[in-house]
Amino acid sequence: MTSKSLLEPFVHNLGRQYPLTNDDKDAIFGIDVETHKYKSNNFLIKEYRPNDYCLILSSGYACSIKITSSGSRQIISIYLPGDGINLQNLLIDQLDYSVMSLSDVEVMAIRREDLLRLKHRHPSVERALDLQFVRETSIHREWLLSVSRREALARLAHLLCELSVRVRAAGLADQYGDGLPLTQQVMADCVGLTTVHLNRVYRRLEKDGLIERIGKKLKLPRWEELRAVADFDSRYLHLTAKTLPQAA
Amino acid sequence: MTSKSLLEPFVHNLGRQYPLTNDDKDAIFGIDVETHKYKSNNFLIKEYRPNDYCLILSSGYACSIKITSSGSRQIISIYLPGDGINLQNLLIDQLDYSVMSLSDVEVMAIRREDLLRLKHRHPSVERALDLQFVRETSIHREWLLSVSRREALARLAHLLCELSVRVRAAGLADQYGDGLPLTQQVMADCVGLTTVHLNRVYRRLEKDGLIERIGKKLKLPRWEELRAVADFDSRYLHLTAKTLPQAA
DNA sequence: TATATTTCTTGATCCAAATTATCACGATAC
DNA sequence: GTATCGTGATAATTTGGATCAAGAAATATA
Repeated sequence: MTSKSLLEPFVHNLGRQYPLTNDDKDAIFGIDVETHKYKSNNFLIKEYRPNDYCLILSSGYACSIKITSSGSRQIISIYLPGDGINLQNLLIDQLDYSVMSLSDVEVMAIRREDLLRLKHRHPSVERALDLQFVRETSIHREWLLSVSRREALARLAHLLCELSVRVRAAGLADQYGDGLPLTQQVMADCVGLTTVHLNRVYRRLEKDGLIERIGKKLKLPRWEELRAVADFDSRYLHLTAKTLPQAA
Repeated sequence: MTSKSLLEPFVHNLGRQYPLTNDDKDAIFGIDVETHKYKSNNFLIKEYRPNDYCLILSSGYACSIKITSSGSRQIISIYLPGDGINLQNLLIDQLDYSVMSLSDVEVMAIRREDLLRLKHRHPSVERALDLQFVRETSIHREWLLSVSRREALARLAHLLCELSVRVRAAGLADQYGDGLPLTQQVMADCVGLTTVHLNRVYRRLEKDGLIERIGKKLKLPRWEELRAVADFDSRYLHLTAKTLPQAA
């Protein structure tokens, strides 16, 4: 795979956020990148380590995590192919979270200055990156509400709804067609449950016919019911954010 | 109070994030603003309503909230005087959360385009605003970890540590000198507990001598112990974020 | 000063979820 | 072909926190 095609998911992702001209795309494809591969379950970035690179996920899945001093883990974000996984490093030189692969992944590393320059010179790219950043923070808030105030079943259902919408929006697969590599451990760490309890509510959703599992593949055959259980309202994903005037 | 002095807390706040020149300050003071006052416990912004103004909190305290369909409330952020309370509106036209006053407040409303233009022309202002935005998202992540994986006592202690650091960093008071207007209901909605249970852990902290209450005033006489109970590590607040090169 | 309205405190009971432990299964690895 | 490890399933017990109910204290309003 050439580095150009590894940038494809990124360009595709940005293009969905905000229309890109051919000029924009050429600029992105012209950027200086390094490719890295990691096996599943490896650290890509460790918290509070100064870092001058922005990573773009080309293939596979990754997540960011935080850990208490007693070792409890919370997953903060899940990244799909095409997502920038540390856009915060555009603004400050270290992260308050770590990043791990959830599957075998390919990552493009871009120097901060290069990506900043690209943003600066291409307003559409800036706009698209900003929107992605906003979306990530918005998901933080929704997860906070979920973990804090929704019961276990709704929390899991909400996570599945969100991922389904994101995967479809990213054009990655029709309803988890390829299957997300999310173990129950990972899902538990997303929604703040133990694996044992997560397994219980997972099977409950299955028993109630709200989800169907075939291996890793997941189907959501009764979307409206699942949505109701989850108290899911996709507006927080800001998928239809409008064009805003740029500063003069 | 003139509008200039109402902008003082904002300028002071930005100046702490990143050095501002006199030119920067003049530009801020020259900006077009409207002043609004609200009584305690009123909505300043309602979620998903298109909005072209950025609000800067001049005096008093405010918070952002999200609510489940069943009416459970989660506080997402707490704003101190000088904070921008909807910086997200710089990037998109609606919020995924609502904003309420926690006390009587004074607010400066700035048109999005005006603030964008200010950012664009004054890199130090841009830098300071970006840093504040990053800090807010970083607090989201820490709260998510807290609510998800810390027990009630640690959660409350963590909140108190965080607010103490933020208040002191903002130069607002020495150790809550003036007292934050946080009812137990508000604290409970921050950390995802019921008021009943919050009251229990609150008194537990007091009984253990980790906090002292005199009316609304709060003292943290044994910071190191409280910090340990809270598992509090202030790095996530990015108070010492370094200067980064700007894009050419 | 009297009264009304929040806010805070406390107790009793109940439930959701954590903990702990064990078992089953399939995929690599040796 | 057996051992091992990752992953998932199931059950018993314990516990943290919620819910319900009601009284005390503090603040605001008249």
